Amino acid sequence: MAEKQRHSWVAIRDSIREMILNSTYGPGDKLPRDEEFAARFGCARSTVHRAMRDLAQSGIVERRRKGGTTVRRDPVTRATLNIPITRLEVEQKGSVYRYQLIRQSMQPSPPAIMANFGLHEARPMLRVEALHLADSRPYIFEDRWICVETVPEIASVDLSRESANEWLVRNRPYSKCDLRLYARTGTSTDSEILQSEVGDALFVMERTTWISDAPITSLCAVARPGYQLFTQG
Amino acid sequence: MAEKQRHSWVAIRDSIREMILNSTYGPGDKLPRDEEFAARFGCARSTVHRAMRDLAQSGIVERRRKGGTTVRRDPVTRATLNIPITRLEVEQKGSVYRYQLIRQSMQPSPPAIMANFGLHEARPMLRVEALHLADSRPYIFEDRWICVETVPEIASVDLSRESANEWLVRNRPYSKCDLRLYARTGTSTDSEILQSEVGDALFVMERTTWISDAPITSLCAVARPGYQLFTQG
DNA sequence: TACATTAATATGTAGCTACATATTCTTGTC
DNA sequence: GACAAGAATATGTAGCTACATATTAATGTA
Repeated sequence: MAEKQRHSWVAIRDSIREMILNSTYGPGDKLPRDEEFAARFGCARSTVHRAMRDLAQSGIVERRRKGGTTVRRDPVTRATLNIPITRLEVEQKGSVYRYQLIRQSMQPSPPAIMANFGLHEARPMLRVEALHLADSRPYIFEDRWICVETVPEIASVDLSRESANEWLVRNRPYSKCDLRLYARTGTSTDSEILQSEVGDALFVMERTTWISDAPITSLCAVARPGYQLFTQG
Repeated sequence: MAEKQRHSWVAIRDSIREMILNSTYGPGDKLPRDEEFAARFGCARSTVHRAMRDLAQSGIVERRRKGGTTVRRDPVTRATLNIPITRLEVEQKGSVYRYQLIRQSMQPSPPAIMANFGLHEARPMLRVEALHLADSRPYIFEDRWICVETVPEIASVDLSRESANEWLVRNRPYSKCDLRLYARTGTSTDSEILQSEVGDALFVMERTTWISDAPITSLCAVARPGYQLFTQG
């Protein structure tokens, strides 16, 4: 049945996904080669490839050279989080953003930060504690460690004017980013800085970034009570 | 200088990103056309296109047909969260998984759920409250609403044996997924179900899925104290 | 049998052409 | 000047070929 239309990679992707969903190919099964699919659908291999890449990225299948394509045994839900610069997040909500440097000092990386980076030896780092405010009320407190070997320029940045968050995002790309999210009970220290109550449930985001294996920054951001993180925009 | 090598799309992408980072092109600036870049790099337009798609996806640039490519004014950090089936998450930690159906009933969708789906009228839904356990200790409690119009087969599934989580992931693809994460202070109800203390900080994940505008399920999952969500795997 | 070398193979990438599609810009008409 | 119709243009997609790369399978030798 030489069909003429419907050769878009989106359609092909949906067809293949449909087959996986109705158990034509079950979890762990090996899918036909791209070429085989191309022949079946009457399209080019590149189109199948495009579809497959999308399926692989969304976590439905796994691809390995020579190994072929297999249906993932453990389907995952993949969600993309958009983490904007805090200033923009605040401004987008119509609030006035303000930033306040609390403390900054040079310190060798403590074990917890070394663990985040996967380092075996301590390195000199710049520790920056700062507060982001929305309408003069505390919004997010961040405790950040910056590797001065990877980012020497940070020494010449006036962090009382510009937040490390913003400077790094604007000036340092990263090739890898690890994220950890959890809830924590607020301590008295938190309540002082965030003007929250002791015992409040606080949302914590830990973020560590590298540029091709070289550590850039690792930070722990604690949000004020009521903070929510969304997917999309 | 007709360079021969270095035409991989990754290299092209890095070159362009580098230019954006060293302010050759600043935030809001329009980049040259793909073809122009291709001529400059001495590669094919398709290679530039590939590089650009990657930059667009990672949130560095924005592309619009005819409008061209512009450097995003507000760089974002994009992180992909892998949310596995709860059973697999538990088993991967080496714990024994158990699942317990607490309650299930047909109810019209309440306002909060309608809001999640963006519905204007109530629809008949199956509400399922269930508990996931790790080593016989509460792990995640989920309060789930399933749209029976979109997923009629759910009526014939024995939800005391198989979790709705697992059945849906395995049987119902979704085309859109909204996610909301936040921290909440544990109530007495939570402490009963999760065996936590009243006042504990609890991590909450709200997830809503659709298949091309048709609502599938919306759920609120509350994790036991100490739970963490990671990127990657 | 053990192990290194080689062949086979499925996916990945680079390059090309041609056409599709969505905007923006231009032009024409009132 | 306002607005609609049409031309121009940058990105998006489909198809093709050729080659690269990773990994498994086969083969040969001690």
